[in-house]
Amino acid sequence: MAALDRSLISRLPLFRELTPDEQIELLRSARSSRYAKDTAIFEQETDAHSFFVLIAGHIRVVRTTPDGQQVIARYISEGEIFGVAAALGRTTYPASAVAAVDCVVLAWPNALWPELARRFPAFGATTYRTVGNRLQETQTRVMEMSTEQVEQRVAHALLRLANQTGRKTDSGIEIDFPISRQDIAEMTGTTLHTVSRLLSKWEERGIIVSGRQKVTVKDPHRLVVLAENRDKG
Amino acid sequence: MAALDRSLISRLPLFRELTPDEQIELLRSARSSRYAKDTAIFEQETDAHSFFVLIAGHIRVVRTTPDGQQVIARYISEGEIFGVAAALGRTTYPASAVAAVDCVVLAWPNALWPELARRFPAFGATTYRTVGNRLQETQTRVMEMSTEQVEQRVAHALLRLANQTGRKTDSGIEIDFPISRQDIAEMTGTTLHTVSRLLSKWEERGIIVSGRQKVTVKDPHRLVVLAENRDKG
DNA sequence: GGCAGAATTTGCGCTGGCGCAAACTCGGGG
DNA sequence: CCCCGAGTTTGCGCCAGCGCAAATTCTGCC
Repeated sequence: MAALDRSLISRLPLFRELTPDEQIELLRSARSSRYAKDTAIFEQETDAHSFFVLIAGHIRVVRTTPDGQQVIARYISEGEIFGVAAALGRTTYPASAVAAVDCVVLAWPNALWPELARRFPAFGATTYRTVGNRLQETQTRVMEMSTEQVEQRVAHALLRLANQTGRKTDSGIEIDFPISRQDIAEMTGTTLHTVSRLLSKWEERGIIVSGRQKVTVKDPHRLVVLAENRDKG
Repeated sequence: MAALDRSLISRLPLFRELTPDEQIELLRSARSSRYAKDTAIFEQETDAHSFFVLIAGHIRVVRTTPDGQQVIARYISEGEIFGVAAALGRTTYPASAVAAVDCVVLAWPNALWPELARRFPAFGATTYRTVGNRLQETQTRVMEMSTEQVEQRVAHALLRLANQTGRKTDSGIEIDFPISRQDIAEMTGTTLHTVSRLLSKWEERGIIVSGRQKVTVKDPHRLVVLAENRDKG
């Protein structure tokens, strides 16, 4: 197998604090894979063998309840590390990771984590910082689900997606991977019907444009107002 | 100031992997404080100066929304580390910590974290594992809030409290700190009224006994059934 | 180019749980 | 021992949003 090229990771914040030589060394123990759209990188409850960095694409992290309902824990964007649960002491993955589009992924065996974290402290520190951020984001989500109405939650979710993965087009900020009403419902704890009704209403008002598996935010400002207003519009 | 005694921490899992000498050294940089019931150990959004270990008591971690609503992020029990956000790269506390009863707490300046984590790897590793667990717990909570009815959520919350902080008495498992209907509502994303109605119903059925700021679980098994059943009772 | 299946939209009725309000109870401080 | 205030209970009306169902519109594949 040919060695992986340093250019794969040198532009990513996660590796930026490493020297070129360190980057090369880190890559030596990595394996690169492609995943077609809608295939799983790993499955909930299975043995955690590796942790990953997303090189290209978008990944949906999904938790499934015992009775089969799904909840989207988060989306992973290019450059992010994921599947690190085992680095934090778990032996199985707490969720599944599914390619939202065709993806390229680097994988390291979990067994290497302690050694890598020791040898590349900046890499370990960045990872722990990421985990800390995710904990806070998740708690924010709990707060939103406790205190906000569905309309506000969906507005918040769209704004977050637009900020994190939005691509500026001439007609607004487009979420740059396919996302269905059902997906948005699973992110916000509601039903696809309610999401559909909300998006229709917002489209009438010119706040967004949406199509099949596609949403473009035209007027983020008004969406912010919706997200923050405590009373109805 | 007198040196802190090793017996304070030697029984705690967090420090168990350290040698007696290491424990003593770790304590050298710690400061011990008492907090009266209902006083804050730290406040949301303030500069994170320290991280903490709870030696005695119970602590409520609370996040407040911009418009003043409160959500209880979690309860901290004896022996747990808390206020570690800064160790994960944050500069301010993302939540407030309030003593649910009179508490004794050890505090370390955050500036020491990198050094301590390096010098006592087992201590660092345990902490990161704790953070990982909390991330997973929080995601589980998101899942519950997305897919379960209020009754199930409250049942789950009580079971968790009973397991984590329950004290066996002759009449059942008693949650061993004062907890109001309002508190339970803030843990489960509902109102104190609904919690009160549920507890009354459960008390009629002999599943629990409750009083002012007190809940005793008499029949955990039936509570599990309520927590898991997808249809109404 | 047409078709099958997936995604979306929309109508309608119902209900879980909230908001409001009032009464009640308990426990601690004076 | 009594009083005050915090905590709790309970009734009542209402409505946001769900469940169900059916129609409609894409879109990728054959």
